[in-house]
Amino acid sequence: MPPASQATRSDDASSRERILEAALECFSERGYDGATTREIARRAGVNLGLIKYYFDGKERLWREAVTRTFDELREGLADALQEAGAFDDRARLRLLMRRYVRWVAHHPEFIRLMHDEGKHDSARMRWLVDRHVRPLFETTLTALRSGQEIGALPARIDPLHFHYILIGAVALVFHQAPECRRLTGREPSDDAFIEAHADAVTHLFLGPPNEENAS
Amino acid sequence: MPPASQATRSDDASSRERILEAALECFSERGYDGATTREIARRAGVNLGLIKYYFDGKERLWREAVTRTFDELREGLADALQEAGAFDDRARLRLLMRRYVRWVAHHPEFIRLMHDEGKHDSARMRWLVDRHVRPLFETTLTALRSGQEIGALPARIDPLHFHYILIGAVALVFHQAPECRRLTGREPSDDAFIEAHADAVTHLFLGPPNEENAS
DNA sequence: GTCTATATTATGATAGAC
DNA sequence: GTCTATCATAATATAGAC
Repeated sequence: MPPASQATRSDDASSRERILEAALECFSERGYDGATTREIARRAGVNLGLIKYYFDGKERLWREAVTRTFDELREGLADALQEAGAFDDRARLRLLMRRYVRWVAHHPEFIRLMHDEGKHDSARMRWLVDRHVRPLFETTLTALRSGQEIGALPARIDPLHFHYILIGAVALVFHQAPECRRLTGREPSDDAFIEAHADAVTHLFLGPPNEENAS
Repeated sequence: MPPASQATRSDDASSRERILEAALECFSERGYDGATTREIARRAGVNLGLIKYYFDGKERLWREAVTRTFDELREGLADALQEAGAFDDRARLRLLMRRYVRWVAHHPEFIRLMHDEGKHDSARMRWLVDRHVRPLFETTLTALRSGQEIGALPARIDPLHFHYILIGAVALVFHQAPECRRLTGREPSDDAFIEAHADAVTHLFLGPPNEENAS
């Protein structure tokens, strides 16, 4: 018999994990101000006091949840880079872009977190940019410059503008999924929708799919 | 002498106007939940009680502020349409797109309001979509289809995806202006920046600027 | 119309039992 | 580790004086 009365509950995931998941949900749905620690605790199925026990308070909980999502993005990016090889031709760039669309479509919380924080100046925004966004931004710039060098992307466009144009083009419809549902009746999380969006984005940025040999 | 003691204050704009302007600022900066009626009253330089007097409460104030911004967008759109003529050739489409970039750049609050509400289901979101977004959406679809018919835009792309791609591409950098400042040191509200963004967007969607005669 | 003052509720935080 | 109970604060809403 294992040591009795080890704790009251634990379910499958630990309480700490469950709080982090619930926090990510709430923060992305309602924004930092709109999210409440009570609702986070309720969704996690744990007591309010545990947030202080594990994370000290709302702010630190937010940071941990954000760090966790960026960890997932980096994992996804590493997978995609491994599959695509390098940025050395148009077909690989196309595949990379498609994988990026898929990742965003499956992680709308990530985009919502970013959009919520990026729109006003705050200590949280500065922490987010310095700690997590800048390294990824450098990676995107590198990829875009490579695309320009091999002639797959328009050379005249400043990579900075390109970066925001690309992210906006890829992410908005998934960020605004509830609006899109109401507006059009279409379901942005459907696989067919996601692939159609990837088709549209790659077509626009890299040309029609059978131009893989263009100069 | 005019009738004395007409009221306590009025300044230049009426209190009602000042509240509306302050509300738009606060709602777009912090989101509906994050904005407080106290801060709105403070910025408007009026008493908190006047919000109930003029607008009944936070929700109705939000609706009035939103309606006012959409009125401005419709005015801006009407101006642009008048200047551009119709969607009958690539050059006019290009001009229209450039004017749209400029309008968004000068009204980031509009985009922030939309992005804040579109990301989760709520009575406010449904009201916003049904009342204001759908009519504009139909206009965009018409413009995009026209562009496709005259061969200025890729024919294979579903206009629904095109719509979100275009708006995302145009708006994100202005929505995330504080993030962009921190990340790159560039100032998205500068005219040079705005024009560079318009160049990038029109180039990407309509091709290089001197292709006005392509089929 | 505009203000002061207050009622009511919800939130983040915390103390302390088990 | 997890819970109950409570505090302090801040927000919306509202009553009523001028």
